[in-house]
Amino acid sequence: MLDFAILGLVMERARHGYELKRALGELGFWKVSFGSLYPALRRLEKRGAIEATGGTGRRKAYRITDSGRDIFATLMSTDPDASETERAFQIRLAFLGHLPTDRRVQVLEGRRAKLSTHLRSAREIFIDARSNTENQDRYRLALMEHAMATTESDIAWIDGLVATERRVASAN
Amino acid sequence: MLDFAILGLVMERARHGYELKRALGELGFWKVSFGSLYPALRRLEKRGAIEATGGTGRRKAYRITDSGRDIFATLMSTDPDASETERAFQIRLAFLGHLPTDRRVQVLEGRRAKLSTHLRSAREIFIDARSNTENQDRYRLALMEHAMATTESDIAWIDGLVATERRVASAN
DNA sequence: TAAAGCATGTAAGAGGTTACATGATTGG
DNA sequence: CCAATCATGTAACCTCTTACATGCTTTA
Repeated sequence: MLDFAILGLVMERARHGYELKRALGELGFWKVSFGSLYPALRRLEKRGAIEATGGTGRRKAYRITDSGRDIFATLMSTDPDASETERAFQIRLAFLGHLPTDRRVQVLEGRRAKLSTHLRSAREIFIDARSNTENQDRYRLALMEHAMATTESDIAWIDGLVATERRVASAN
Repeated sequence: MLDFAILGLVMERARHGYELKRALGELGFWKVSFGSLYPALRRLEKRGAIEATGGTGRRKAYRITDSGRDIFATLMSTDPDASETERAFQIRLAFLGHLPTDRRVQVLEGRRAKLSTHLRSAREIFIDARSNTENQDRYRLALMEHAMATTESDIAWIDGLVATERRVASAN
């Protein structure tokens, strides 16, 4: 997960640890700690995915290697497993520009399908809960309703992204 | 976190592990695994927060103790630290009914304040990113915009909950 | 009587965090 | 020159998941 995000950022240009931390934070969904960042960098270096270039002064800037580019491409288009986190999709989306245009819609549609499935089961559980006298806690019902509304909004947003994608594709 | 959720469920009535797993899943935000659930139950038992009552057959139903009730109350009204997860708030909200009515609005307002702060900083980062030529990746901008829209919707939702809360309170 | 689902548990490990330690560089 | 921020790193630990092991109970 973290490795994936690091590779995505280092794809663009060489960066050092501290800078990566800031950049990850600015993507808005992750304030990674140094305690995971630096070990991750050494892990990636050992695997040959990135290599240190002499940075300015104390800084150790890392650049991506050809092998790293391969690893990144695989992570990017591997069909994410069932336990794919919210975050995993966000990372994919943040770096979607690195994927060939014809593959992008696939990633978006995959996410959409997952959200739809989730929404259906949430609706079932909600209807069950509402009709079950024991479960009629108003806070819990509100929580479920809000979760469903959020998921619906996420789906609509993805539909928008897909539409844009197709529009851009047909304009070329 | 898990301990907190378990206590909340066991507050209502005695439950055994398998049942807790199902109930947590039905709250909609957590599909906990047995590998964390059962150790958590033994941990809580050791601390004296819950105790096993002879369940049917193989089942080991746990009920809350007085000490467990104290621990739960503390967790419920302790001002959540900075790294409070989404999930921590969801748990608090799911069990908000266990909190005295006059404390409930505090929890909601606390969450609202956190979301507001987060939104402000997200907006700053977004404006920065948009004006920075290097960062104008359209997927990343879309991600940020959607995150902001979601946060705004969360805030509006909380406002609704607070309004309901005050209405209910003044009706008594 | 076999399959599906109920039920409890352990071991290994993934993937993070916090706290600590250290020191260079920059700005007021 | 002092404080803030930049910069890298380690050690201990926390929380949870996956995979495995075991066996009961219900139902077709």
